[in-house]
Amino acid sequence: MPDQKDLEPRRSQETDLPDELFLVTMEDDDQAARSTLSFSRSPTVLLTFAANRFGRAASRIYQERYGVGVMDWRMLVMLTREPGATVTLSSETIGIDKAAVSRCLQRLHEKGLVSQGPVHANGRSRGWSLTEKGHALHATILAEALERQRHLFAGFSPEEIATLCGMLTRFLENLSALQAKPPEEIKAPATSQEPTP
Amino acid sequence: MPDQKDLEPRRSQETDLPDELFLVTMEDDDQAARSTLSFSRSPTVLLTFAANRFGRAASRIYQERYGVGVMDWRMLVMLTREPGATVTLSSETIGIDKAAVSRCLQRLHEKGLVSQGPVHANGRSRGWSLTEKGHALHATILAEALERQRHLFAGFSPEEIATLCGMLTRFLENLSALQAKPPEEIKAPATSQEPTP
DNA sequence: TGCGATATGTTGTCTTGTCAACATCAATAT
DNA sequence: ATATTGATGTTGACAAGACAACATATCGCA
Repeated sequence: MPDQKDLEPRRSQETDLPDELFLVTMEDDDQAARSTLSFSRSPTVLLTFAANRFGRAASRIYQERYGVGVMDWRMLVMLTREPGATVTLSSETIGIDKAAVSRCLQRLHEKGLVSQGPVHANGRSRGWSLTEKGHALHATILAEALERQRHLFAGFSPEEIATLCGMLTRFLENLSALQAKPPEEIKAPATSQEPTP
Repeated sequence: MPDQKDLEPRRSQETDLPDELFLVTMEDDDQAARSTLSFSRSPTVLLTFAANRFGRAASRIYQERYGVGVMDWRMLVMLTREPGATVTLSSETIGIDKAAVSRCLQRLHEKGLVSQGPVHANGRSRGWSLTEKGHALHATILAEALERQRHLFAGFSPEEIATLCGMLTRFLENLSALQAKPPEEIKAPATSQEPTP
């Protein structure tokens, strides 16, 4: 669904956006006119803001109603999606430090929500899966999450949802591309750092 | 620009989105087929993921190059936009706890980036402004932020940017509406908890 | 005049995620 | 066969933000 983009021979001038799109100019109390990011026109500002508020609200709700945090919820989704996933796979997929994933799994294990499979061939990693209790909790929270989502996107058409997802996906691709370069031009041939788009 | 939405007598069926839009069904190792959130089609998942990765990358860059965190950067933008802002106004505007704002300002003050104005009429709050050093740092980081933003939205047209911002704004409005209700129907007459959309 | 209510900021404590260091097992090379 | 290397997970220390409790100054009202 994201359009194919030819990688190399694209004139960056052609599609680059003018900075003024994102800026506002304020009259300082002194004489100077200062420019800075517009809150309403900078996607990154809105993105950060929206994710912060959404995550905080979700965290509070899940915590007080089911005793799990957003991290736990993400792992429930992850393990529903990829039963038998390892710490590393989960960490890369949901984009959170493996230490946090490891601790999260221990927490969920103590609660009897996940079960660890046999040690993998490499002798170190092991797959994790949801227990029946875990599946039940997942289903419960999922219903609530969908209900919330329904309200949060009230007034959006399915086409708009698809457009939004497409844009966010493109944004993530650009982010991956940006992070792949700066360190030292190019090093890793094909680091599959992307989540699972 | 977001369309006026009449609050009460709207049939929720009419614009509600089908849950299937956001779901995937996985074949469990057992016999059961479990549904969960699709990573690629759930805007909230993508939103959280994008904001996490973007924020972390930005944090690392700002920290190592200029010795300030994302929180500090947000306050630099805030004070450029609203010179003389108080702790409470900043907290509400950027949607972060006032305690964090208070500590952030102390930090920036120690670094000589902000200066506190006279105590307000209420005897407790005081306006904060950027020093020349603060303005200089803001300008430096702004240039870098714009450069990053240019890469992150490579391939986006100005119309697409506007569409994205509009959707995120609508999402935030829905979020505010959702948080205004659930506690106990309606209690506070007009809590202006909204940032400044 | 004085007492309580309200607003605002600060401080304490907790949770959570990150970074860095470490431990452990298999595979590989010598 | 043994030592080295690489991959993976775990642990510890730290930073950041959230929430709640507290401090303090002004204002309203009796």
